[in-house]
Amino acid sequence: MQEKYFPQEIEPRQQARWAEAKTFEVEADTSRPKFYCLEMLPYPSGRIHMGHVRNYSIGDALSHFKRMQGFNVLHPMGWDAFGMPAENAAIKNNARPDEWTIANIDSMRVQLKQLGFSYDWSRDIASCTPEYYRWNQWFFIQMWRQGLVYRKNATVNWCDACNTSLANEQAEGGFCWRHDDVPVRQRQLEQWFVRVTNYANQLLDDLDTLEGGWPDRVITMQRNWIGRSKGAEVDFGIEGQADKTIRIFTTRIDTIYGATSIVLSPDHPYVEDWATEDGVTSALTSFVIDFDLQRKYIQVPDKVENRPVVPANYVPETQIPKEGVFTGRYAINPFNGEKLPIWTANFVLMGYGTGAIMAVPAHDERDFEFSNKYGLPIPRVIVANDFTGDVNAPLTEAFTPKDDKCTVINSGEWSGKPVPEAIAAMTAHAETNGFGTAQTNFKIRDWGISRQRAWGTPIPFIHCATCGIVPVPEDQLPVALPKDLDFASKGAPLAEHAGFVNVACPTCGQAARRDTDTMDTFVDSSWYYFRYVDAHNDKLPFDPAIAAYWMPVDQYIGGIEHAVLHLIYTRLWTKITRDLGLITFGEPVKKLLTQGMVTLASYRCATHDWIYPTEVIDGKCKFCSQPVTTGRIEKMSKSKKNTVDPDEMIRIYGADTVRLFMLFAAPPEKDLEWSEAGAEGSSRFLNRVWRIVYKWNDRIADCGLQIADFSTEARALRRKTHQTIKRVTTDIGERMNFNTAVAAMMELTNELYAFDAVVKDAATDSDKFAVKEAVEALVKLLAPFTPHIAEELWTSLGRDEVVVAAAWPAYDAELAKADELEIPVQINGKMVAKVIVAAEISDDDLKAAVLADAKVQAKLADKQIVKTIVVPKRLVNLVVK
RNA sequence: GCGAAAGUGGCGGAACUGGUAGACGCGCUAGACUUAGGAUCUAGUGCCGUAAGGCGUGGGGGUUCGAGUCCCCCCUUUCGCACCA
Repeated sequence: MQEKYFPQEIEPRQQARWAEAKTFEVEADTSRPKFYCLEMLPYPSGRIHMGHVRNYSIGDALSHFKRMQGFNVLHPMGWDAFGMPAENAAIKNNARPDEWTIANIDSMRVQLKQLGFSYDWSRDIASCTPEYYRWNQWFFIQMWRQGLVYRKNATVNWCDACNTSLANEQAEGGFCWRHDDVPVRQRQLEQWFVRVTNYANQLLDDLDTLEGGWPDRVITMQRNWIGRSKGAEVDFGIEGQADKTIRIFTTRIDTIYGATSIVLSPDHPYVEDWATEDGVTSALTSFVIDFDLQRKYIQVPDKVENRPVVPANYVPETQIPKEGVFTGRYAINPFNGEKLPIWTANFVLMGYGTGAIMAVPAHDERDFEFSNKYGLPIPRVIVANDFTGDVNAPLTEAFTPKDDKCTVINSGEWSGKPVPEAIAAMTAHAETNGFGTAQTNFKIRDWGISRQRAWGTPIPFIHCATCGIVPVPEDQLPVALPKDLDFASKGAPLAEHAGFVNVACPTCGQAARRDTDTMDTFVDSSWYYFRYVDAHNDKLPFDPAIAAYWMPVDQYIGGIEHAVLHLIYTRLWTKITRDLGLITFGEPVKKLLTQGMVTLASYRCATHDWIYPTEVIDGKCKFCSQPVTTGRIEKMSKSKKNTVDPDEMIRIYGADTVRLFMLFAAPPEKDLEWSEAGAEGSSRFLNRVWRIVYKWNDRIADCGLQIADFSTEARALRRKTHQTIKRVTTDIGERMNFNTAVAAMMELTNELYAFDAVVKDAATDSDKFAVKEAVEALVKLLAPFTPHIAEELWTSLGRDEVVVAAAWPAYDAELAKADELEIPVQINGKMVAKVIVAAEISDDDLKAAVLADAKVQAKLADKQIVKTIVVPKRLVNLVVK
């Protein structure tokens, strides 16, 4: 063992040792308990960033811990390798996206290996390889056979920056998920869809089973995104048109007697018909035309240097003032025969429910606002109970019933019924009389997965004039991407590649065309964790028997940004895979950890814009000595010039230090601010561990006997050792609080130094034993966090095997127990003294010891004890007057 | 606007079931060893105060023998959702 800790020399050597011994390569083994630890796979952008390092340091610590506890641990890594940046690079640098991507993967793999993560690299997968994406195609065809994918002409979200359509999840809030400054616009396109709505109920209901294992935040976001609402559809007659009805959707059929108008979406087919009927001069017609114009105006961004930008006067759709116009027609309320004006208004969405609503201004804020603006009939209260105003007087605001205990009034034969009962009875009434039906609606839509891009999985279908849409026969999979696509072309490169497009129909043999869309890249990440369990299978995406052993994932770790995107798709894909008969469970992930961001303080100089924290000296810019704006904490990003390169940190401090700091500086789910001084602290700790082991190494080498006669200090050290094992075990295993686990190991190290200072050169055999026990435990406890130094120290302690495969230390509860306790004494809840007593003291003896204490006696001088509260072994509180 | 989470030293953060607030680390102060040290070791470090003592977990109230922790009101920050009938 050398005197100085030199991570740059140790780390590559230990990494080579693990690789040679295939320490982290695993096989399914039903005789052993398994643990599947999964971290979100990276997009191969070219460089690992600190966010990755944090994500993978957490997963790696947990994997090591479980492995040392005896689990058969599957810990894989791969590459989410299809997507836009590769195509952009291809266009810009005239490169090939496959070469660009593979080169990036190769350099990022080197970076991950330098960090020493315990991946089973034999299972490395990249989604852009035909060996992987052929199974996307296979799944797609199976799903088509089950009726789970279909084609339709639909209004889809379109991003002008990506030049492709997007799924609803990728266009949340009206902006592209990749370009938060690019509003999506709507286009009509023929597209492939996955029938998510078939699974909407399951996706929602199964969230209950995830509670406890998944963060509440994620569960809530998914619930809101799926957005189930139960209600009824009701047909309103149209005056003078006996053959037509208007179907509305409502969740509050109990308020139907309060309806004062019917409002249709401007996109509703009736509105279009009536607008045409009425002719160009009518108010309705011009409203509809204006509505279309307005929509086009708001949603088509300007372009600057070919990049779309938001116009300064852009108004998000949700903030447009409510506007409407009377259509000149009247509807008939089927419950009471009442005549209601039919309006059309910009706030009614054609895409949700039936595109038509009944307006109940008395009980709906939005309806109230709209009715008030246009002087529609005076609202009437029809749900009451906790309503305190006069039910006959005009309302000044909508009254939203607080709970289901309210009663319906002013509603004919239904009056007097509690709301839930009224809803059931009135829905049934509508059903029996043929003018309505119970209906559940969801916000979640079918997943549009066609992309008009070339760097993705080709959709394995052929369009034949005679046979229609024909799947590519499975023995001809994969449908491979051509290598010679022209990415510089303005259109879709796949559609322009004659060799790819022109094909004989598999059914009739006539000339036909391949589908030229590719799949959304979220398909790749929807099932990659299944592929890891059997990464080289060329008969199926995976062997069901092997998946039955490894799956589901025990712990998944990744960023919160995937709460409704990736994490809904994986749940959906698992349910589909189950229904295809490959597996028997419906949820892929038992426990989910959403780790916080890595942030860094940003500084801004008036002349030099964003500057790195290291370029700030005493609050002034290094280049011009002007004072900088106070640092804000922001997510690391290149544009803010506040990134930290992991490679550089590894070069300076070593991988172990970087990993340790990532785990020590904050609990995993919170944001973590990178700090160079903090990293130095972690480095200092590892140096301290190294030095104390070095100092005792020779002395404890030949110490094998357990000695009975321990000094007070040696007993204290042993106690600390066993307490630390206990704490680290629960901190990792039960709480996933790596930061406090590290703190505990630091305390043990401090205790070793204190012991060393007392014993100096005069160590007895029992002292050596206590130190050996402490050092061996410390090295093992360190292994999940800083495996390289742990290995090196383990070897120096005379061990041949790798420490990362050694058994996790056990603690002795007896030895961990304190033999003396310091008990705080309170008088009326205020701390006045501390007494030191034997650990096994009885409550009565403790009380006596407290009363005998001089300080306590002084405080009690002229007071009377009214009550004594003894919390066994923790505290005594005397209530006096 | 609606919903959720969080506010603890100069800083990152501990305090797990209502029971010694500030573990551990950074920073800072003093000392030791050193030719020197941005190395290392030792001691100190919530605030006010020479001290005794007092005050302290965003602010205000409450429950309790006892509140960072539970309840109510307010403030601030962050994050989701924002016409879903």
